Amino acid sequence: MSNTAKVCECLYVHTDAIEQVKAKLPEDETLFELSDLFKLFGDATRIKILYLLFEKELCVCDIASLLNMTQSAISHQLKVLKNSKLVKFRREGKVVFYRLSDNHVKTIIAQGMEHLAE
Amino acid sequence: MSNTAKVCECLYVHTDAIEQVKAKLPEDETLFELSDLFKLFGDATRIKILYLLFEKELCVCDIASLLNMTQSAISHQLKVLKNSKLVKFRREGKVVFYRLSDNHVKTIIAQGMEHLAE
DNA sequence: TTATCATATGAACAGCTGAACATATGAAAG
DNA sequence: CTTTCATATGTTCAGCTGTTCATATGATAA
Repeated sequence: MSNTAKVCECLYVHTDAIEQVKAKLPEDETLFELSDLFKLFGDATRIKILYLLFEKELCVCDIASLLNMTQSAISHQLKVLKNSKLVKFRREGKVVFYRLSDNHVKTIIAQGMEHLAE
Repeated sequence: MSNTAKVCECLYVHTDAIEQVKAKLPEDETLFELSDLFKLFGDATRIKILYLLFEKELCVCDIASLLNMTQSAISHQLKVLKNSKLVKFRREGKVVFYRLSDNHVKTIIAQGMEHLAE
């Protein structure tokens, strides 16, 4: 159907089987959303922040001091996590407390940990 | 214990609670391994490759033609996935067939998809 | 009001990443 | 042997990412 010209002659090309595989591939937009989601977990700082929030809500300064990092660096990362709906926040005077949005975060990280444990 | 000097005075800092949070944070090495794992899923091309392999083993050329990408690009990515033990391969003459190493890949991606579906 | 504290934000920059291109390797066929 | 086909690899480079630094915002206290 597509570029039949300069394509190899592997077993599966141009067979019905390959069409099946193709059909099961989600739409590009979905796959980009998916990779964007995993990209969020693909940074050690963000993973650490999320891990800390497993236990309880924390303010920016707490996180920064726990991770021995700049307040600015943490704030920037929290913005990313906030924009991606992975964390929510609550203002109390000068202090802003962050918490996990839902349990999916825990589940996804747990799944990753399980993979490592083999 | 650590830098008590220039730290904010948020609720949780310097309490027992914060020590608990700290204690539950895995070791740095583990967290780096974890973020490295998720980094693999943080690219649309790699996600697509893995998704294709859900169905059956495929040769490099098949993948390249299915994704409309260069053989070189796919080969480079397969190398990454191979080094990370996410895929295995089998040689048959000139052709090299790749397949998923185990079911964790499926599970992790499925978990991500579930998160999107909300 | 002004000062201070916690957080957010903008700019800059180094380091990483993924694709393109050219080329090399390795196996089978002639 | 040589040729051809499938795959691998090295190099280059543009684009992205995460941190730092400086500064701004926003809330409370004096």
